[in-house]
Amino acid sequence: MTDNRADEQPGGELPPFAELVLDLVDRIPPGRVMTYGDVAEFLEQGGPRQVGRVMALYGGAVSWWRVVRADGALLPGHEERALAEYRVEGTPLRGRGEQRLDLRAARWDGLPEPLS
DNA sequence: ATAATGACGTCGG
DNA sequence: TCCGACGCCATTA
Repeated sequence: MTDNRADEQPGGELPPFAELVLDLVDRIPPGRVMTYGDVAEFLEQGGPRQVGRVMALYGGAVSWWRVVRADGALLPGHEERALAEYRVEGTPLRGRGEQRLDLRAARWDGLPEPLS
């Protein structure tokens, strides 16, 4: 068959970079977050914007709220939804009403944490 | 092949 | 603290 597929279905074949990003995002522990730049840096590939593109296209299949901006701002248009997730997971928040993420505490380096 | 896009990051004011 | 401009690079048209 020729590659006449105009629509790519989630769960099917994704672009290589997208697969790497989604796989990493899927292993971010609850209560922790990674910035777009962190993801790209950890993968040693692409950059923050490329990660952003992947999340925009396929982010719905993973815990998208665990990937955040470097300034700790919540995802515009999904603040309420993300905030609800953060409260459930106990993600460190900051700001007068906890409307912003506390990256100092919530940032995950991509390495497994030491078992207590 | 080139041009445009994008859930970003950094820096200067 | 907030705002604007520029750079970044995989993917898409």
